Amino acid sequence: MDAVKLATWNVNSLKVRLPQLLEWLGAQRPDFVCLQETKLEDHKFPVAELEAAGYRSSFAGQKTYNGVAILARPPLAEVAAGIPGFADEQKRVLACTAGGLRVVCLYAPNGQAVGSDKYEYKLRWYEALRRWLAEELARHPRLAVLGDLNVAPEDRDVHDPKLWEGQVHVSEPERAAWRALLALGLQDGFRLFEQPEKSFSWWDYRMGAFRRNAGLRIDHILLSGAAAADCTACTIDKAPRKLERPSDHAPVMAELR
DNA sequence: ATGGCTACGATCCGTAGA
Repeated sequence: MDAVKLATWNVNSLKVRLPQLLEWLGAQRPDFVCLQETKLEDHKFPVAELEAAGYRSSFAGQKTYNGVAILARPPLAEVAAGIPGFADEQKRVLACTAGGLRVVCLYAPNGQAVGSDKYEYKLRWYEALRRWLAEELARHPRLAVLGDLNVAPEDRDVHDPKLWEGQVHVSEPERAAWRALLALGLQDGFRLFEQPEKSFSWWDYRMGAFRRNAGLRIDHILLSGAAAADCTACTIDKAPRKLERPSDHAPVMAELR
């Protein structure tokens, strides 16, 4: 099979970011793109604009919050939204099969604050995710899980571990939930390769965080063993974060041979 | 430094993100 380029990008409103996305698709020409925080109801999804750019779309959206989508050059099959058996109004999960690859797009709950209701929801969501991904792995040996997982797995994924210690995104239960995904046999695509120190995928809009590189690595590409064996690169593209009116997240990309 | 951005849907402020 030809090389396949995968990407994930939390666009923080597809309506606002569509021009940047189209520009970026033209420059990077990925084969699959998982989007998060589209914040668009399905009838407002820009199907025609993306089709003109060469992409088929599948999406599960809602007004104001959340919303996920998968863009793909090859035809999409077996499209499914949500985690089976986990009732959830929030549109955070979408899966499809295309080009010989099973692709899962995730927007994990933020968690707000350790101990809050939203934090408990985040941990329950992760437990349901783990159960489901175990089944997906059994069904699809060539599996890629991409998205905004809202967990910085290790201290090196945090600009200031001391400042963040115990906080949401780095708390031990969240990191344990991340490790439980790895224990299924998924691998952190980014760590398959040597990477620059202080590599992050999200920077707060406030306090000049991007300029100071005060970020977190919370957007991830997880690969099954078969997919990881074929992975030749995994990088974070900081260029879109430098644009005017950017998303607070940068895209993460991987290449499979 | 508990935020001093940004997007949204509601009105000129509250909620949420991370």
